[in-house]
Amino acid sequence: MSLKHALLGVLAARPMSGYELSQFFDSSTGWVWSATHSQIYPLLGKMQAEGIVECENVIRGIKLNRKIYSVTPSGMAELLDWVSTAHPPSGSRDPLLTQALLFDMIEPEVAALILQNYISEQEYIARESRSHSEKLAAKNTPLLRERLKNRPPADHDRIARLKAHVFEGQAMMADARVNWARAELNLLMPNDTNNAPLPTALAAGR
Amino acid sequence: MSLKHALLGVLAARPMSGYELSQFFDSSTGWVWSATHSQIYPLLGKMQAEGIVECENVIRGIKLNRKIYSVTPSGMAELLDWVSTAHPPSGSRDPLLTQALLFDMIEPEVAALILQNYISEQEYIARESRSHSEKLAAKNTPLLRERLKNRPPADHDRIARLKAHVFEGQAMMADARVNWARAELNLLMPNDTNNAPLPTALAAGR
DNA sequence: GTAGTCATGTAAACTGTTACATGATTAT
DNA sequence: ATAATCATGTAACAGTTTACATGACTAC
Repeated sequence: MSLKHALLGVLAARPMSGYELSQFFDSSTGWVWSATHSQIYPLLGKMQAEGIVECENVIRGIKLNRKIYSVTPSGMAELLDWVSTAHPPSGSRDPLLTQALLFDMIEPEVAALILQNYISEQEYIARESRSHSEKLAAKNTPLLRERLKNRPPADHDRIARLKAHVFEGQAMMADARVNWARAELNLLMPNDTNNAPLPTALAAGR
Repeated sequence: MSLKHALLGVLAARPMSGYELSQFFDSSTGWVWSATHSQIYPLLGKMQAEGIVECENVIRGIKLNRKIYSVTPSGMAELLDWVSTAHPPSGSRDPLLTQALLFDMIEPEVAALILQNYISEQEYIARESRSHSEKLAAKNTPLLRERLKNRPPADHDRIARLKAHVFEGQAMMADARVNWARAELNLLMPNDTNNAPLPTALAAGR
């Protein structure tokens, strides 16, 4: 169960409420794992019952109650064990490639619209991921600053570079999808010069 | 629900039993969508109840019964509608990137083993996908040959190129993951020349 | 005969999505 | 006052995995 370990991983940086955790995982930041609050709240309860997190109630204002969760020693052990283990690959499931496998059934113009929409989405993901990667490289995100407080200063650069590289990886995947989709557009509509850059040889010949 | 449409997509090439469909989706071929027989059999029943597939019993040997499913006109309409629609991106969930986000917590040697294992898996996927892509480009797979029987010969080349490009896309994604993982290895163990090729400038200087 | 493949299913457990539900606090 | 955000949950449904279960056919 990856969400459990993703939650532990964030809580290891600092104790947090379910609400705050939801914000990390609600795909806002271009996070590598997404989940909704309706998944997170019950799971935090289960994790508390398992003894891998503990919970402190903090009152805000007059009545509003926040539950601040933190990782227990046993939770830390579980997290380190998960991070140290090679997990078997899960079955691949790519909705767009599945759809593209049937693009020969429909009008190329319709397929082109779907691809252009997809390209926009992936370009957005690439931009967001790269932006977050740069912030991490500059040790300029709130969570990373918290994390580094418990680490020797000599390690800070290396840790920041490693975290940044994960989001660079997310950006690289989005780039790869964009490149594939552009090539697919060219295959679908070889004569439409507006869809994508021409092959260099052809463009040079003009 | 993508599996439903993936099944329709395969059945559109030719009528098939649940068993045969399972073989396509059991991740054997490096298929773009994976599913197990325990998912496929009940779903085929539901699809029949919906009227998007119909079923013919065929006896093999003396008793062994096969249920051969085929797409109904209403199923074909549903499939074309799905293929023609841009679907919203689903939340991203990358177990390895999530794990890599915490690699600074463990020994680099342990992380390196996990990455090397991952690289092997992705290289295997890339090889399989490329091999399947080449077979498709050569119109040399049983299913594609069936599919082309219902299509004008003038379109055969284009259809084959489109199908092949989807698997080339799958290979490109695997390549991107391998490239990322090699770079991650270099970040983790910058002095270990065995993990990955040296940057060209450095290698040339020897 | 016996091992491998063909062929079809069910059941339980787990994971994820969407909708419903409620109330407090803060800024305008 | 009222809208946005803070804060926590539940319920129903949809989708996936793993294990259980059965029996026929084929090649050795």
